[in-house]
Order: sequence, then structure tokens, then C-alpha cells
Amino acid sequence: MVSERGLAVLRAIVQDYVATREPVGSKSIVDKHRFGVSAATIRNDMALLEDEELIAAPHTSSGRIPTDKGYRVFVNQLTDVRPLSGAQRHAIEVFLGDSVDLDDVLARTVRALAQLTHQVALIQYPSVSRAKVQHLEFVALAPRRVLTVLIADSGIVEQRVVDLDSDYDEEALHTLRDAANAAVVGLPMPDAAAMLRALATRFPEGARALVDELVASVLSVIDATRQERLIMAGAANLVRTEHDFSGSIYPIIEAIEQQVELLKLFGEMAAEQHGVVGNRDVSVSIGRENEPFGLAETSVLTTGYGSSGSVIARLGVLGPTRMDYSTNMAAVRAVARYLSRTLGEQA
Amino acid sequence: MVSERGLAVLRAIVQDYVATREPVGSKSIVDKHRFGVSAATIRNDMALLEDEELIAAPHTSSGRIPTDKGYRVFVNQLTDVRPLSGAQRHAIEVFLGDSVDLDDVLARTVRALAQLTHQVALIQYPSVSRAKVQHLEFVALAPRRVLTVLIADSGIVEQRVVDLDSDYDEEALHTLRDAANAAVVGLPMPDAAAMLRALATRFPEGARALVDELVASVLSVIDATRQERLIMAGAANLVRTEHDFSGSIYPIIEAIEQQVELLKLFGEMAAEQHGVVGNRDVSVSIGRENEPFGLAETSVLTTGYGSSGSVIARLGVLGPTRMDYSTNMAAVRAVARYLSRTLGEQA
DNA sequence: GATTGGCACTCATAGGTCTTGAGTGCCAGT
DNA sequence: ACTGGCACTCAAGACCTATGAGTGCCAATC
Repeated sequence: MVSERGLAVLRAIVQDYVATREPVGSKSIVDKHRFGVSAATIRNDMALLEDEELIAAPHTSSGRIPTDKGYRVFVNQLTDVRPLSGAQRHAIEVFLGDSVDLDDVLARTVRALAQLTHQVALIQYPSVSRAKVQHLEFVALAPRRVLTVLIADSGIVEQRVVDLDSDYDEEALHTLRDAANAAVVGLPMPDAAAMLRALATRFPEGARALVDELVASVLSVIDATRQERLIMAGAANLVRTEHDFSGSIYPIIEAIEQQVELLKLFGEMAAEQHGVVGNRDVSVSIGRENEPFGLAETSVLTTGYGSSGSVIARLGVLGPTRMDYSTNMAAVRAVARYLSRTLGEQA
Repeated sequence: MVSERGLAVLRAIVQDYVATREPVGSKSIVDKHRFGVSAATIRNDMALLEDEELIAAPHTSSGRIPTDKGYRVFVNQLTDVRPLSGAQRHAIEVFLGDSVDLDDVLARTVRALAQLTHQVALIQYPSVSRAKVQHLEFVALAPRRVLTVLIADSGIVEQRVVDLDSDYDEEALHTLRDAANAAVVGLPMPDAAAMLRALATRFPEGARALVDELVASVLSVIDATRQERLIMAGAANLVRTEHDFSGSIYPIIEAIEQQVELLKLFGEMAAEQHGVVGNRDVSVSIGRENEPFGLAETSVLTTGYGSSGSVIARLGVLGPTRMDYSTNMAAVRAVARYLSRTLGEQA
């Protein structure tokens, strides 16, 4: 087992290695950190840490660097969350400025997060399917062409132009609009979808074709692929930290661009920390834990955000395993709170 | 002046250098290309090309590589545009598949272009301001809250939620909607904006506050910052070609992410080739020509696209100066045609 | 038992020297 | 105008060596 001082040594190694990207030796530890013991003692502790596979030596005789497992232990025993500095808070405020709509808010937020952490920042687009219906509208564009608009309480507006098989008259469109709104406003999306399907069956034979087509268009908006999408900023930061990766960062950038694996990872992280709050609300996935997603040698920090208390999606950062977890976790948490507050105000 | 064979030698050097990233020597030229002359003769031609600064030697005694000026001459005398292979056409078709809306079409198109060229692909978001109004709608969401929707003939749908200072009744909203539509449908955006401003003054005193607020919201949608935006794919390709840059690609990725400089470059390229058609419709900006935009050592190929004949925005690729201009120009042109056709069908 | 100073050992890194060979420039000859 | 021949250049790779940070271990000490 690792002693109390052993953990302190691990902390020191992680901190110094993150700061300098050089393997950390026993001497430099006693120099920089005020352990009241000699280098030889630290060496004994380091030998134990190495037995536990928390640190490793790149070459037989050189300093040590943390292993993935070492980072994991380090992160798990991080408890005091350093709050953001005044300058950082100010930076967030400036970035978020006066945003006009949801897309704008998210775009600014993701940039702010990238700026704060110097990592790749990611925001999962708020899932329509986890929000409630605020309003439903059909806009007559031309004969046989209608625009379907769905507005969710989270501020998401989804729209789609539909080409109909049959003609319609505006009166019928209004009737359907009013009936649909009366039926589904305030309902969560899955319930709303079910209700709409039921509603369609209650219309008279003559109108069925039109109603079916329009209801289908609303349903397709609800299921929109758009809901599973990431907004990204700070890819340049990954290039800047290229030396932290053993191979090329090409496959990593590619995986980020493709999004699909990353979305799976976000999903898993959401499932894992379901219901967790307080100091542990930022979940961390480290190094090899991300290998199944083509993201080995990276770490991903995420947390949930949403308006009015309910989590509607996640945001976070991705960077090399060798990153400043403490600072980045604080930034992710803070930005998630800001964003949640902003969304709450809007809705 | 450079002889006919001199140009052929330049072509050979560009081709071989692009293919191998190794300086090209006189011997390898006579080996690979069937000039009916000896290496010494080629060397004489190369000496002339060097006098004209079309090629340069990295070290006193090594092969030659094209200069920016050399690439420029090479590109300018490219005339025969190789059409895409069947496989490539097929790839485009597959990528573009069945798209649901404008955003989807653009996202798929930009991916296809990145895939085809193995470069960073860029599409300028269709400018609302260059399109015509197809429909205008106000949707009553709540007391004092209205959704403004503007649909352009290019398929762009812009929307915004507005919080009003005063109450409104639905009847007034409809009246205004009908009046506004009657006034502006079919007009180009700038004219539509002017018309709306004029329309506002014709409403009676009592309704003025509401009308002004709503008109203002429409105008702000017309001016939406969103119109000046780029959609991007294939950043990973830039990382892959990192060795082609003397320094870090960090500032380049950053410039691409920030978009602002790149948009300026797109603007300049649009202005330059205003009215150009046919074989010269893809414009090329090479190496140092891009330095003012923070994109030295890169080349950018762009061309216009748009529905029903009018150019509404541009698309293109960005990559290292050392790229396959011929193939990439063909791909850019082909993708622009596909996209224009798709947009034409939709509208 | 924990801690320490001492010491032999390891090995990546940096610097230095040498060799190799692709490629040039130039010139005299065709 | 073109070619063969030849001396010259210089980057890249191979090889060697010195340096020194850092280790592991042990006997001595608290």
C-alpha cells in the first residue's frame, strides 16, 4: 500500500511532469517541494509507487512519469476545487457577451472554454429529445410546400421544409396547428411524439393524407440527427500539444471530426455519473480508458449542463493525458454553470 | 525568357516534387519523363528556370523545388481539366445521398470535398443578403414573445426569438405578416430591408411600437452574422501534411478556426474573378500571396456556387503549397457544380 | 523500522568527426 | 544546340565519445 507521503510524492510528480514535460527525479522533488526528507527517502517511496504501477521510468535511469493509473489516483483524490480567478470569470463574461440565439450562445461558450483550458473544447448539442415542446408551427410557403417549425423549451428551434403529395388549404393548416399545440405543448418529446401519432388517427378520412404527412414531418424533426452533434473549438490547441503524443495526432483529430466515437464516449460518461453531484460532478476519462474510441493518450473531462435543473447534454474538454486536471476541471464546471444559467434565463 | 521545353521541365519538377516531396534532380527528370535530351541539357534549362526564380535549390548541390512563382506559372498554364473518375463521381453521390435541409447538404458536401482532395475543405455559408425573400413569418410563442422566421429562396431558413416591450394580439401579427409578405416576397434582401423600413412608417400610431420592434427583428435576421461563416471539414488532412510546412501548423489551424482572415481571402478571391467562367473558374491563391491572411505556405483554391445561375457564395480547399493543383481544381469545380445543382432542385 | 549519505552503474543526449553519394556547374568536344 | 566528363559541394547518415542526471542498493545512523 502507498503511504500518505507516497501520495504526496505522486502529486508532486504529476504536477511537475505536467508543468515541464520532463521525467521527474528524486532530487528535483526535494528541491521544489518541501518534504522534510532526503532524496534517498523519496527514492524509496518512488520505488513503491512504481511497484503499484502509478509511475514509470521511460529509461532505466531517468526520472519518473505518471502512468494512466497514476493520473487516475491523482484525479480521484483531487478534492479542493480551485475556483476560477477573477480574470477568468471576466473572460467568460466577455466571451458570452450578448448572444442572439442558441447557436450563438453555444458557439461563444465553446470558444470560451477552449480559451480558458487551452484544450479542445466540446459541447454536445442540446438534445431535442430531452426537452419539452414549447410551440409547434406550420408555415404555408407555396402550394404543396410547408415549413414545419418546432420550438423546445431549451431554446432549440428546429425547422424543416416539407414537400407534400397533396394540396392543402390554409384553414386546415391552422386547425391542425391549434389542435397539435393544444395536445403537445409542455410535453417531453417522446410523449409528444406518441400524442401526435394518436392525434392523427382522430382526424376524418378526407384530411388524413395531409395530417399524416405533416405529423410525419414533425416526428422527423423530433428525431433529427442534429440532436447528436458536437460543437468544437480549439483544435489548434491539440496541435500545440502534439509532442505529448507518441504517434501522430492525425487519428485523434480525425476521430474528433467524425464525432461518432466521441459521442459514444460522451454517452458512456453521462451514464456512469448519472445522479452524481457536488465535487464529483466532472467526470474524467483517462488515457487508455479512451482507447476503444480511438482516443488513446488523450483525456476527456465532461460534465452535464441544462436549463432549469435538468441535464439536457454535456460539455467538456479533450487533451493529452498530460494535462492540468485541476484547472481544467474547474473551468469545465464553471463554464457549464454559466451556460446553464444563460439557458435558464432565455427559456 | 523560358523556352517551350523549359516549361515542360518546370511541369516535370512540379509534378515530381508534389509526388515525392524530394528536390528533383536533372537525372531523375530524364529517367521519368521522356525528354529526348541528356541530363546536362536539362541542367541548362534548369539554370534558366532558376534565373527566372521559378525554381530554387534548398542547398547548393541538390535537386530543385518549385518556388511560389513556379507554382503560379504552372497553374496558369494548366488548361486541360481532367474530369473526375467514375469512382470519384460515385463517392460524391454516396456522400450527398438524401439530405434533409440546407445545413445537412452543406455538411455532407464539405465532407465529400475533403475526402476527394485530402485537404481542408471549406464552404462559405450562403449569404442571406445575396438571396431573395421567399417567405416571412411571425409565430406567437407567448405574451410578448415572438419567433421571427425568414426563408430565402436559396433554402436558407433563419430564425430568431424576440422579446417585445409591449403586448400584441394575434390578429395584428397576422395583418403585419400578410402585409410584409405582400411587400417583400421575391425581393433581394437589401431591397426587402428598405421596403420593410418604409412599410413600418405607414402603420397607424397605435401599432407603431409593435411594428417597429418586429421589423427590427427581421432586419437583424437579414444582417445575421451567421451569413459570414465557413463550414469546414478535413482539418486532419492538414495535420497529415505537416512536414510540408517549415514551422508549426498551429497558426494556420488557428487562422482557419478564427475564420475572419479566411473570409477576407474568400472575399478577395470572389472580387478578383468576378465574371470569370469556363476553364478559369477556379481561382487559386498560392503561398506568399496568402501571407497577409496568416496563411503563408498554404494555397487556397475556390470557386463560386449558387442556385439558379447566380453565385451566392464560394467553396474550396486549403492545403500546403505543395499540393496536386490539377486534381484539386477538378474536384473543387465538380463539387461546386453538384452543390449548385442540388440547391437548384431544392428551391 | 525509517531515514540517510555514499557510490557504482546506466543510458539518453549532445557534440564531434568521417564517409558517402546525389547533384551541380562548367568546359571542351561533337 | 547538345553532350560527356569531371571536379566540387554539402546534407545525411554512421560512428564514436564525453557528459551528467538519475537510479538502486548498502551500510551507517537516528
